[in-house]
Amino acid sequence: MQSFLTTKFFERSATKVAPDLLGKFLVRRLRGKKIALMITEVEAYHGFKDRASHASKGLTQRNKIMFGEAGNWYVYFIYGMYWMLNIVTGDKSMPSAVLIRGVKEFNGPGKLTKTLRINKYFNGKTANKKTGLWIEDRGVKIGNPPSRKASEGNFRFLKTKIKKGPRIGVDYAGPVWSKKQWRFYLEGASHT
DNA sequence: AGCAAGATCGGT
DNA sequence: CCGATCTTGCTG
Repeated sequence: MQSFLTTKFFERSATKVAPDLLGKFLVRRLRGKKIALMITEVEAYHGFKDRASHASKGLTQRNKIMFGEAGNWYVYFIYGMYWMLNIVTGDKSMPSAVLIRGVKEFNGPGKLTKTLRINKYFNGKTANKKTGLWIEDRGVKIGNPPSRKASEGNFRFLKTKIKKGPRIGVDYAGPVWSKKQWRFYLEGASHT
């Protein structure tokens, strides 16, 4: 049982979408094969006032995707070497996105895109099967099963916790914004 | 046109 | 901690 995450899932605040992405699967079609990796670490970049976010500079050529449709990929190049993979969230009045930082197999947003061959091609494209890169709910839930009879479904419970902390590499944003607890990760899966 | 900075990473 | 490496956006 698996379901593909559609626009509706992403049309919410980045700070709500971000923790909900933990336990979901990033799926990439590569050379005819599907690679599915469970998301374990994310960060929310929320609104034009967030000084850690590209959107705080106002609309520019690079960040315009953040001002667009939820459920699109926002992919940008950084440090001369790495591609960062984000999914756009919220409605258009609130430019925002969630950075996918880590999956179960390994941590680090730059390693993720390198491994899955994700680059500029995906920027502005919708996360779906046609694009070759999308997100699925495969029935994983975080935490303990509620009770034997309540857990009727095809759910698999991951006995771990969602933790949060400050976002990585955004000291330039100043004390207020760099300290926002907008990084979410599964316990034991932190990059740092 | 020039320049400084950057949502990183791996090696000292 | 430091260098690699290059696009972006700001300044002039």
